Amino acid sequence: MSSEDVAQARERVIESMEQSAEVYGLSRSAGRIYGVLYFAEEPLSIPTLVEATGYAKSTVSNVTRKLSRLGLIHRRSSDGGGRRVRFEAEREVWFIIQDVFQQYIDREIQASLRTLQRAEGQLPAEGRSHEAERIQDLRDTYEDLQEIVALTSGLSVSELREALEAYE
Amino acid sequence: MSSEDVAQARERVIESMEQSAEVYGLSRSAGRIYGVLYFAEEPLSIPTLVEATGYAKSTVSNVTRKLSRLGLIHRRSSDGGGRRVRFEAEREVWFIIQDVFQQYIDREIQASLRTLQRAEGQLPAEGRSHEAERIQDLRDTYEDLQEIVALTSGLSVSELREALEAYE
DNA sequence: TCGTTTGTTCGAGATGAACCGAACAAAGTG
DNA sequence: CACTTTGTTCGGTTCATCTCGAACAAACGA
Repeated sequence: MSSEDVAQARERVIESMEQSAEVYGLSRSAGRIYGVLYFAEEPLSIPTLVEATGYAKSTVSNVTRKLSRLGLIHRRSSDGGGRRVRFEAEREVWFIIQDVFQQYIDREIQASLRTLQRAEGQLPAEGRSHEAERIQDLRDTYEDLQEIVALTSGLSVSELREALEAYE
Repeated sequence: MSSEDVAQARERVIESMEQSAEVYGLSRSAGRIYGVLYFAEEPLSIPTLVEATGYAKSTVSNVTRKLSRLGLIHRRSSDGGGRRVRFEAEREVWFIIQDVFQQYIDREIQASLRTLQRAEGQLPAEGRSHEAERIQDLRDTYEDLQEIVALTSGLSVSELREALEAYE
């Protein structure tokens, strides 16, 4: 039966997404729910997801909210006129990665930069201690990183690849 | 006292590293131990780190091993002739990020690609199901990602910034 | 050789996250 | 107005991780 093959292939990919979710700091349930939505042909409601994944209703509710906030899935409310909330996967994986970068890494970079600048302001100006040099090294790198994130945030995956290949 | 200011600034930066460590999937102790080593003027032994951080010897032992494996710090054994193991921080933060990419993200990409290729091989050739298209979309993106990681792995942070700024 | 220092490994306690089931609120349907 | 369906929130359980202290192994020094 080829439909069984299709189902098995689909299941394997979803299992791989469960694994990937852990690497990206998400739960396994988040990976599975995203996977089911990724292959779905239409937006799915929470009861449908409960049946498709086997997770409890509360788990699906919490995970879908988290995934929505991160931009991995989208709420399609007031679709068929019902009050049912339906979810659709963002299938452009590159967008997801960019968003995660924006929301995790960039926030982290900015918080670190703030701390570093405050620390530098506290240091005596003349002494030029080796701590001051170390802190300035950190700040330089983080500013480069911030700039790189900003530069890549507007590029598609093929544009980024092109930019890197052109530089040789 | 300006030396107190220096110590306080150093402490703030180390606290920021504790925070960052959590974002990168490491423990707070890992952030602090790396921070102490980052500001140290010479490689430090485990007892010294115990005194400087307040963590137990076993914790320092486990964390230094993990940080060494990840490439964030380096073992400097047989340095002064003694059998003391001494650790030195890798201060090029960009190297660290590249290593993390190499060891975490790239491995993850390759594992996913393997799964996707196996899943594609299992699908019936004629049917051209919508699952097949979805899986192929995923594979295309992951191959682009793999290529991007490969292209950036040899570049310094300023080269990467230059490459992106040149593409406009 | 015996004691000391250094580093690793083991088991235990504490902390936090994931997940579940139940209770609850809101809105549609008879 | 009941009744059902949907979605959120809350408390509890389970499980992994962090950290500690103690026991142990290896090597150095007196």
